[in-house]
Amino acid sequence: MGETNRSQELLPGTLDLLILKVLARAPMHGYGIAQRLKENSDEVLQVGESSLYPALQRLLLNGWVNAEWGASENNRRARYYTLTAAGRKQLTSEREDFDRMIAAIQKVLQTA
Amino acid sequence: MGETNRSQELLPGTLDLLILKVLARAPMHGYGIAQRLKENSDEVLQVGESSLYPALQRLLLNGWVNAEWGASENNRRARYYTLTAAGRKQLTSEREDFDRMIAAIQKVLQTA
DNA sequence: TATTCTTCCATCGACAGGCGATGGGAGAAA
DNA sequence: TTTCTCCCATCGCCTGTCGATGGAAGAATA
Repeated sequence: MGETNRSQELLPGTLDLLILKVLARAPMHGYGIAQRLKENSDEVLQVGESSLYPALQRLLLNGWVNAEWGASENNRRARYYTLTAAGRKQLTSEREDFDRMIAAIQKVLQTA
Repeated sequence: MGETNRSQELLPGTLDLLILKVLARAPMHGYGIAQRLKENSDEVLQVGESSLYPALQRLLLNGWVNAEWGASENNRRARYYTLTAAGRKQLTSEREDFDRMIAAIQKVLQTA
């Protein structure tokens, strides 16, 4: 009770990057993005909807993705998100920052 | 002017881990920890004091470090932090979680 | 001796991001 | 017609980081 399982929480600040990356492959709806992240990470990344949708709003607001309504493969009403040119740039940039940060952290963690 | 340099901000959620790791080598005072992190990361990790001290309070509160006043190498009043046994355990645990998360993220980022 | 510099401590208010809880619509399956 | 699954979204809370700010006290400089 009250025991939060921290080990399956996201690393804060990486969600946008992950979403952009998924959308770089193909346009997709929110629900699908969450599934994709779970699959592609061997079930480690569990993105809740209350994290996902605000993030998508952010991306929309920044012009990194477009959205349009359509029908899912299961014939449900779904909102498909597509990466914009600006989004592609952003992906590159965030990826570089991320790699830089991780390298720096690893360096510290490996300092004997 | 209002332009925040995001590329030198920390990855949120990793600061405790980094501090614990530094203290695992030797007890150290706050200012020294910040320097150490900067050095050991080739100047990438720039921990401000307003991030550092709250973090140290957290660690104290959780019993992961002890603190005692002393004199620094420069003969200044300094508070030395020491890793406790619980802190050592915590370091191991956080490290595992971190590695797991990073591996998962990398997996997503490398999915073609 | 007075001034300035550096080291070292710490807090406050603002802000962003992620989470649990919650609610709902609408097709499919039972 | 009931239940299930898919798919949308928001609200309030909490945690963590940051910029700004303030201060004490030894060292170096003028």
